Amino acid sequence: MARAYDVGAVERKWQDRWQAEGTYAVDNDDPRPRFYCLCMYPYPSGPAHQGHVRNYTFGDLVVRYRTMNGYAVLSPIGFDSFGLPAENAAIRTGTHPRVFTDERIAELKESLVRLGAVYDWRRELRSHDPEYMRWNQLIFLRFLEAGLAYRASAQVNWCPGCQTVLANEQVLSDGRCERSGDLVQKRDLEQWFLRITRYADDLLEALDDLDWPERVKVMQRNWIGRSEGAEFDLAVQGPDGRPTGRSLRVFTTRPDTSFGMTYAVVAPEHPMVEELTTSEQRPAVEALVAQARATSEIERMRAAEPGAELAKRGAFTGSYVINPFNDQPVPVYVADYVLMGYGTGAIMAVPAEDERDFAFAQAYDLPVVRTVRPPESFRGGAYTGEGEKVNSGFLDGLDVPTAKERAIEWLEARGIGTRKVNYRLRDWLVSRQRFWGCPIPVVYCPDDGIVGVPEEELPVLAPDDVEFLPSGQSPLASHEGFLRTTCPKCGGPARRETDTMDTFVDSSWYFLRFCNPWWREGPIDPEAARRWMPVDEYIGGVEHAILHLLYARFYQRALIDVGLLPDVGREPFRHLFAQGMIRMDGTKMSKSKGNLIAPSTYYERVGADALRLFHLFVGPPQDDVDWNDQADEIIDGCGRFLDRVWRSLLEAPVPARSGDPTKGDLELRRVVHRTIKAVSEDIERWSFNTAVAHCQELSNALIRYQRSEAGPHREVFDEAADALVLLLAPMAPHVSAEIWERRHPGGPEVHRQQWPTFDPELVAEERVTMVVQVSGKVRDRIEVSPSITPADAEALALASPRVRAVLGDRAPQRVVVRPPNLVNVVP
RNA sequence: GGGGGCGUAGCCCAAGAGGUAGAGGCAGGGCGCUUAAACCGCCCCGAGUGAGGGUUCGAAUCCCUCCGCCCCCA
Repeated sequence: MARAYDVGAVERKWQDRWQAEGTYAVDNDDPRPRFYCLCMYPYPSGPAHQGHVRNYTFGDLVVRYRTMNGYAVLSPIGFDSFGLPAENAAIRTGTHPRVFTDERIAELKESLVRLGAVYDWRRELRSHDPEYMRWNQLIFLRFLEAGLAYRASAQVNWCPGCQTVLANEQVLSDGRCERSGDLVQKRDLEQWFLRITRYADDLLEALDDLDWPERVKVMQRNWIGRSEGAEFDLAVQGPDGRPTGRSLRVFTTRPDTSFGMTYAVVAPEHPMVEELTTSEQRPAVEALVAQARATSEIERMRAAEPGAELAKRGAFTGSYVINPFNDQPVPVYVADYVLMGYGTGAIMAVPAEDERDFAFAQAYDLPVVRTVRPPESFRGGAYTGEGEKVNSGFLDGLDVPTAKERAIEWLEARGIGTRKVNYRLRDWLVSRQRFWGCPIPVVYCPDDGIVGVPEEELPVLAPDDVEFLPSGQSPLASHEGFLRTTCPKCGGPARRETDTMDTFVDSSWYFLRFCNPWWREGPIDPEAARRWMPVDEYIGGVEHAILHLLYARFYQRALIDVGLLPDVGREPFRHLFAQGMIRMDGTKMSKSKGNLIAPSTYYERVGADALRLFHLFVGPPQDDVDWNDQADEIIDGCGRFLDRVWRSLLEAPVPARSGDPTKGDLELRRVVHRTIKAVSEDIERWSFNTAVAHCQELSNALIRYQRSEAGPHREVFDEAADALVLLLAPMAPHVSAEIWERRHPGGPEVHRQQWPTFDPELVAEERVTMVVQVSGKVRDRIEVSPSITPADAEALALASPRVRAVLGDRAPQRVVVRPPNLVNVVP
């Protein structure tokens, strides 16, 4: 594409200058008011992709805009540089993950610089930097001391291909590993956990006051999944029909339905399975337990869908328990739709009011007793709605919420049970059986047990002389030199922990380290944190709506509570912006799908400014972008727009008319000031697409003005030209900087200018079109003053010949007057 | 199945708080420039807002039902 200027040269020139002059480096003692703008810690997978470009274009716009508005803007960046791809590459090619990772970082950095995104590069962080690891590990040790980190046996998702534990979200809905595609298995392993559940209520309640997109807050609420109910004991009945003295504790969110319990269910992993199972039932129960072990949790949950095949998913134990509400015995089943990790791992089953229970009852021919009267029109199995209680003894006639309360009070009064709040959220499993991660800094001593590595010995670093084998097993587990150590307490021989931390740990506090990445006394400089936190604008993909953002919120709280962070507020991110995805042919654009369109293509073709403008212009930032066949043409269009700006401001002949301004001059000035107002407001409310459109409108007006009969007035033209360049400066920084420099040689560059302000008098319209409707149909348009009174507007409307013609001899029954825009006459 | 979001010209999108459906762009067409083409410039062409109903003087906007697509949770 032929261009009006040498795009490559101009962009390189300014990128070099911003880099060399450290234009966007900001010191902690900067006297200007603070503003912390952060894009999510990127995983360095090589050169930036369009998702990155979109993210960093938005971030860079905010940084430059806030800077021009007089703020000291903290704009740091770093790299989430631990993770599986580097290790997989090591297995494939023998390259050390560090070498591989540093190469990918160099590529990503290069393409961010090429985009024109500006950062305080002095603050750059990398997860795999030993200095960052030191503090990462120290935080872990403090959490360990505080009981926030603990080790426990857990049934985990195990990917046989990756030879590691997966988090639930890394398991696809078909029970396969999101990375390798292998079928995920379940295993019992000793694992490290962080006690995020301690903060479940805090994390949930604080969402209400957070200035975040509602959809993200909804996702977090659902993820935490608070439910109120009751926990109570069911007495186990012996074979002789008498109580054995043992009891089964169940959790339910619907204690009001207790009279409808027709059976009970324990999870296959429940510790009482053994003692509940009678000898005749043993083979069936054991088969079921074995089957459940081989099935992923995800699949087990899917089996709870209505209509799913449940016939082979349960087994009768042979035992009975007594329903305390009506003293009736009900059979106890083992079924895999009950999960050990939720509630008590045992439930009372009420098929009439629970869909999963109903489906199971159908399959096993168990009775159904309604305790809520469904509406007349209700056709179906389980009824989960509101209604009058029936068949429920002392609860009969009550509504559901009241009955729920009474049932809990009844249980508590008899000491059988208690009110219980339950969460879907589980503790955060942070162990990973991988090499390329931050080692968990503990040793195992035969005498002293789990002992934290002394702080002065941190960081614990993985050895370099390791071999990466296709087995996928972490090389740490077989590295004698790493494994063998001495106990810090007794000095005896001890074994090092070989698990490394989930990479979500690294990204849970990096924004705090950015405040002062040079700080040597601890992970976080308290003064710097007070200075910069919270992050004012956090920008990233909606795909991190749940985990990363929840973990970061947890870390902020936990760090405050263990004293590593002063109380700078328990929420790390004041405002969150979740950008939409880039999709192609209806699917997400991603490396794994092989449908990436490399930004470098566009850097060469039209330049970074045009590509940035495209991302800003193509649609609302929070919406998904459909990268269809037209994307290239729109990007070219963005380049053409910048060309027009260049030509009109630098190349068009400008005769120096001066003296009194004409009507046309005033008209242009009105457009200029209206545009300044509009663009400023658009940026404030994240409406970048309309901000670009408004700039184009100004440019069009300016070009028409230049070509007008009277020709441009020197000062009027300059005002318009400068305004246009200033408004474009955060969006298309290179060309704006170049045009500004050429128009103002020797002066400070455009990004050091003040953001333009508008004159309210020029923004006000002098004439507006008033629409006159009859019964809502437009019948006339009249030019009026914006300050027209209602009475005048009405009189003018009723005097309109067209209105009179439509009205005929009908008298207006009602006249709705909304000056100065509209009058509606209703006959 | 539950929750959230989105459907406006051929396409991407505007219409901050119910009040003239069109700001901007892409594509298309015509003219000019040119030996010719590209580039560039000027001009033109455009939907009645997914469907149906409701509230209202007035609905793209609020409410209900349905259809389609996307996201989250099952």
